[in-house]
Amino acid sequence: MKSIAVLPAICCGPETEPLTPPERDELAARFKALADPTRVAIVNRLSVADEVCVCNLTQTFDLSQPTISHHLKVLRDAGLVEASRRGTWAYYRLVPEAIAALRLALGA
Amino acid sequence: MKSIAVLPAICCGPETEPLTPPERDELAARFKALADPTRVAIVNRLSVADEVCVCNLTQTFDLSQPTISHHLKVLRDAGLVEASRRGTWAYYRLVPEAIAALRLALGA
DNA sequence: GTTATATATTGAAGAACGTCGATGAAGTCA
DNA sequence: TGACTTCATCGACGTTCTTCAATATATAAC
Repeated sequence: MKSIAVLPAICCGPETEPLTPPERDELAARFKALADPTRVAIVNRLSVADEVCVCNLTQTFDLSQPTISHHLKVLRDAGLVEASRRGTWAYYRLVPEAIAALRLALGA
Repeated sequence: MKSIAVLPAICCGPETEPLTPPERDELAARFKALADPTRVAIVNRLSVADEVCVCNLTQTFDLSQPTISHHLKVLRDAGLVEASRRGTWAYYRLVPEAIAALRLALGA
């Protein structure tokens, strides 16, 4: 669940190979993780800092703590972010390779 | 509905500006258009040819014609593809600027 | 151990999504 | 005109998603 494979490109140009069904599913799953405004904002917030505490996120967004935790799990399951606990707090950070892989899928 | 603005980056690096709520919504909406395996496959198929007839898509995918039409509308509303009718047939093609904008949002 | 704080998980309600069959709209051809 | 083809739209059904309150788990401090 932590391996970040390079995803095949879905665009652009005649040299692109047709995607296999598993590749479609994986790409769609990762895009789906970004298909929510709150999760886009979380990723954006993680991108401006090395690490962000969950306590920071729950204060920033006008959503309940379980909801934030849920969105973080979605992003974690998609491999876009990873977490580490230090004491009572949990810190989340971006997985740059995962973002880069998505970017690659959208073209060189 | 056809203006393809350059989207702000959601990642990566400390120089990135925080997204405004409208920007989050627009980015999430565009990613949502790619959050389905069939639509990923359609985009992939459009990327290997200048234009693709709808009749071609309905033959390629094991889905009903209304379902394909629905997915094309989702991609159209997101600005990722555009259509033109010639006679009885409708031809779809990618909007490269829209794809590029999404790629830009994921980093340089 | 107890009490307090920080996250995660569970369960439920309402909204959104993917899919299809049926129908509608627009073009082609005889 | 009328029959036929291509594509879009509508209405419905089951599934998935977002959200919250309630609860559980884990760590810290006393």
